[in-house]
Amino acid sequence: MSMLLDQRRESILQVIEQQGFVSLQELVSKLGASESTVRRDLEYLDGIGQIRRTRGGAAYTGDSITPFDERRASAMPEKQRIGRVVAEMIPQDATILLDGGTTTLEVARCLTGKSLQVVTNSLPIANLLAQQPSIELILIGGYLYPRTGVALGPLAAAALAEIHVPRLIMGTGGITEKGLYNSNTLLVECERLMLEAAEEVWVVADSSKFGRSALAYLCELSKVTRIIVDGGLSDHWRGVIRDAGIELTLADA
Amino acid sequence: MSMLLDQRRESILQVIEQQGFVSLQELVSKLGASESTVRRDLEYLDGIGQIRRTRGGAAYTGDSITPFDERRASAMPEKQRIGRVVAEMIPQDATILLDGGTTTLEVARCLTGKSLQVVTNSLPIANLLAQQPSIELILIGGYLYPRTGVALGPLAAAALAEIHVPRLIMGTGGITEKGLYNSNTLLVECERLMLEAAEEVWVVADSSKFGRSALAYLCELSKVTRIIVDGGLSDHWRGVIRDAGIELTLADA
DNA sequence: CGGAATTTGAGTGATCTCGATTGAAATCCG
DNA sequence: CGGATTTCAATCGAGATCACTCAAATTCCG
Repeated sequence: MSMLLDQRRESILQVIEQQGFVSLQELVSKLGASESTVRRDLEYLDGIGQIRRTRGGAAYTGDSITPFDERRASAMPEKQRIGRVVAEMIPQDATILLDGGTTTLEVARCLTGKSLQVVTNSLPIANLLAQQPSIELILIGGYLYPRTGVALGPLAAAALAEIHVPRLIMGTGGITEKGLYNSNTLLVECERLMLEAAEEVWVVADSSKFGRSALAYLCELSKVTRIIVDGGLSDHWRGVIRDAGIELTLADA
Repeated sequence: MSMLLDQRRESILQVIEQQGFVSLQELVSKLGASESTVRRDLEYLDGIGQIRRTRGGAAYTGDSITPFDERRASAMPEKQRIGRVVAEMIPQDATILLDGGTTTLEVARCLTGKSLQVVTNSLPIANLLAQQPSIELILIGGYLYPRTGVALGPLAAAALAEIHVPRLIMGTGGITEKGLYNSNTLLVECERLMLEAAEEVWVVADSSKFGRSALAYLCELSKVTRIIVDGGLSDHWRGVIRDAGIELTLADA
């Protein structure tokens, strides 16, 4: 029983869109198709200009969907590991509220294929998950903040007021003993409503965020249920987290 | 004994609407009809443009995000011309409500560079305009309907209820003397609210849409302020539009 | 009831997709 | 430079899918 033609090519496009480049072998194993078949698909997709073939694989051509590529560079491996770990901790058929941000975007990347209900106000995350048939996606609307692609403002607030979810997964601009910070007051207002809409709050952050504050104060540590962070976290901060009664999950290599 | 013709085809449409794709074998067993019969049905439904046949089955043909298929580019030049003409008719610093769909997407493509406030429930359109610094983008949230990438449902309804715009630009699945149609009841519900939120209603449609109806009825012609269509429109329909008191704009070469 | 039109199901050969194989071309590495 | 390795394009057979035809079944209508 083989995968359908269109479906397979759709998958290829999706992978290339996400990663920017795929090797031929990677596609072969990922799709379970033969090398010949993948070659034919790449040939076709190149023919209609959807991708650009290169020796050994294929590359993405055209407009970049994710507007903030530069910022993604910092702490990338850590964020990816965190993303994988968080995704594994989410049970099948759960409902999650996914905040915007680069780390939560990495979480979203690892959710592909799982059967979930995802609520988000982030355009990049919505793009990533919109094509996943197994994921039911609910978009929080609002004024689309240009730099980060998250929906904020009164419309977002109204939507969040009508929503209740068991789990919120959010990023942060900085964490100190006093609590969480983020870079933007409008964003923080929106995140406060997210906190109220959720029973559990999981914060994902690479270890460089600890000890740093940012422009806008969000909330105190007691609001947080669990923090997922890479193994580079110092003993001091591990202690702080434990003392605050927060569950700590380390995403090691 | 056997299922009625229309009833069976209706079932096929429903399944495709829900799943986005069905294999031929799946339909055979689900409908209890023979392969030949299902083939004939698919052939017919493809002929009237309700579905798109693919090898192994049939796929949803509603306005899709991915212009994956070249055949979908059938009315592409017309749509592009319509898009250009509409964009020229929108004054600087205006506020518009942009419905989802392939034709409205072409409109959005032509808005780049203009200084505007755009409200939309379409993910593809949001992607297109999110990067434009001159455009302030407000996103209507809701359940993100797969395949088409438009936000619908209660959240979208609530957001639309709080919005008022001078101009709505919407696409359509079909136009007859009785009014406008679209492919999906959930979509139509949402579009009704858009109609109420707007003072003027502009409908963009290539001429192939005229005389065709679709699954769900939207509204009568009197709701429409202006129709923008390519030059291929027959005299009969030009008369109908004029008689309905609708302004007609032709997008010629 | 009876005949015509329509709808249906099975069969048939043509067409398409896919995976394996082959030899050529490009790339790598010592 | 030369050999080994990887990647590529072309080809072929197997199996799936398709369009087409024809006869049986059903419905329609006088």
